[in-house]
Amino acid sequence: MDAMAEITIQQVAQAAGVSPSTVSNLLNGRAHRMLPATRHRVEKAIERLGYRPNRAARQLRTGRTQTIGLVVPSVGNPFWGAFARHLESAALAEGYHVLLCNSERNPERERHYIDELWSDGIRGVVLCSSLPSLDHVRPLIERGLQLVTFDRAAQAADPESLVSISVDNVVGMHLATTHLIGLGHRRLAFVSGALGSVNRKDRYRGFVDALELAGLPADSAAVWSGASAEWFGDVEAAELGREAARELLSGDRPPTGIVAVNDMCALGVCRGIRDVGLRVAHDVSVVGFDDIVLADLYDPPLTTVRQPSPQLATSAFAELKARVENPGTTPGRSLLVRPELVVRESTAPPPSHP
Amino acid sequence: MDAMAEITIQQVAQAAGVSPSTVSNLLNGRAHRMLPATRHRVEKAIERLGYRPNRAARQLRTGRTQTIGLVVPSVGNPFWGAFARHLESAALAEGYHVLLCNSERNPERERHYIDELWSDGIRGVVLCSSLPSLDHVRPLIERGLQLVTFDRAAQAADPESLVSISVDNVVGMHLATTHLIGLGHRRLAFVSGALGSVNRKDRYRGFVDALELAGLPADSAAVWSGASAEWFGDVEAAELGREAARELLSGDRPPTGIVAVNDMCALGVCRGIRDVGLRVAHDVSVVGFDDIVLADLYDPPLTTVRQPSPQLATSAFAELKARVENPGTTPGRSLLVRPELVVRESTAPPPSHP
DNA sequence: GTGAAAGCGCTAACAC
DNA sequence: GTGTTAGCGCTTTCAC
Repeated sequence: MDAMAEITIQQVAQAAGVSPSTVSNLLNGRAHRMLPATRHRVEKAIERLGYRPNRAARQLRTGRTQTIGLVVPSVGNPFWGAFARHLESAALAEGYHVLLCNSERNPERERHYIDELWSDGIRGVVLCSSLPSLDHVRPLIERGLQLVTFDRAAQAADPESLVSISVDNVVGMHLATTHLIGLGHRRLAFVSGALGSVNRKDRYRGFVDALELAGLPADSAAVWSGASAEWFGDVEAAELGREAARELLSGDRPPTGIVAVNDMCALGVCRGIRDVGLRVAHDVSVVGFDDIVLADLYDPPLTTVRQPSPQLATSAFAELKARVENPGTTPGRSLLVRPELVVRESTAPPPSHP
Repeated sequence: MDAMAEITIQQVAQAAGVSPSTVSNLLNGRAHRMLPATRHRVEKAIERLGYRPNRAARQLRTGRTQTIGLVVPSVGNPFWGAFARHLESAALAEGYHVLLCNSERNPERERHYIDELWSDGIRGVVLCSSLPSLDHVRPLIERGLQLVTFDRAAQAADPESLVSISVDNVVGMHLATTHLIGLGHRRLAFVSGALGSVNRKDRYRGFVDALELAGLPADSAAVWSGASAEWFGDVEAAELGREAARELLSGDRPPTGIVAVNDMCALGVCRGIRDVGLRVAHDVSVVGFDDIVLADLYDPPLTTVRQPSPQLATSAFAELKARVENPGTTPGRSLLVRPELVVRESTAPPPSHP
């Protein structure tokens, strides 16, 4: 069963007794230019032959493609999985396709992806990078690459055409931390992978700000940030949280409240808490970030900061599409959505002193 | 900042003082045909100009593309997210890209995707469909589309060139059910979305087989399979499980053991169990399927049937690549991996009678 | 209202 | 060893 030769626009034209241009006109929304009868003949021929236009040829000719790139840390992390899903749905609705790239938070891999996407003729990508610097993509941006960064607040040194869409990570973590403080916690810990990314730094800042605002000495809080490794995969976040909790809770002055950089990490923390024979909420409170589907399913249901990922994904696609289809017309901008704290049952007042 | 004109192979050739063919030869692993000096000049020119070959042109010319399609129910489900991640990694390692499609278990959407992928010139796709019939893609398979189905055991009526890769769902659920029975459970329930897919049917069969083998009347078991809806999204699985648990446990003769069609569903079931004031394991045991990362993180850690998704994804890609690069050479085949039961803490003997 | 023709950037014979 | 050349399938002026 060998690959058969493809049907071309030529063959359709011939079958319909018209020229290729006429078929092309029909295909490209210029049906009004022809007689209804002609149009009908062509439609029939297309149908009969099962003709599908060759996109490579079209792209070569027009320089346009209906594909965008999506670079996420890892779709293995349910948060990114959900984001990818919603982005792809938004794209599908407008006839776009999405090429998936998992950077695993590896800057080199990210760079490589962007290059490859460019070679593919892709001129729009949603980058969930959160690398502090975008210098590695600047050359391509200057050549016309449209970039929407997600979950990475705009930085002063960013290319000016850049669009940033993100939840306000500082505010989010502020909310989370303040919630814990309000509950009476005084010994807090912040658990994260390496603080190399913009978003992690922002979340950390929200944590520290809240501490200061409450008059708590900054050094009253433990910070556990993934020890040695340069960068951490998003799937390993849970393992990291688990390890962090075990370590923090067996030290002296163990925290009564733990703020985790994201939900996967928080779930790992919860697991670690049980590992050392303690109970979440009852003994130590945990707050996450993202509000993945599993946060609500967990036992106890996780208190967390919600990222409205369907809306965020929809906005990201809309921005990107507008720019790809109409390059150089709108300046860069930044959308910072205020996140919402979802209080569930992983947080409670600290245990009273014995 | 307008899109600049792209650098072409012509310009590189000119800059290096050679012909385009020489550049092309270098690009396509035929460097040995030229003098080291020539080669060096060309490499320099490529570097200096920042030349990236235009893939659309290459694809148009050769008819080949280094992109494969991936159709999953939804990357929002952590199992599919992890699978997608591993497949993409395997692809990347061989210089392939992957186009992501979320079918949401909607047959029409799936059909549409396959058509689009074909138009994109993609000749290999990993289909995680589990629709009983593949008739909707048969025309394309006959034209040369290479298909690897995942998580869908081969069916008699399948196109003969088809490759199927799957865990043995019947055996898997048999293992899970037998485990529950061995623990002493006699009133079991099976919770699933609509049983429309091959994989769900297989899992159900494993459940029933185990029941029969143990001499338990089939009608001693409750089956809860997503009531009305035609098809269920994979993200809604959790919600469905939750609802199922609530309903099953408030009926008369509530089950003491629940077998869920997958982990997301199982996690929902656990949540539902708590909703009605019961405790997982202590009051009702739960087994899942997939072994997503969260299964181990959950409280209690979920007993489940493991799908080795990294290996499965790697095999799927390898099979597909071999066929795409060498079509029509190997006949269809079917790989059925025996899954493993991972006993954790969501299962325990049934509560003794009051 | 319809068609002829040029060419997008690349590869692969085939000359030299 | 290197260059010349002929398209891959499509869109889009520009004639008619």
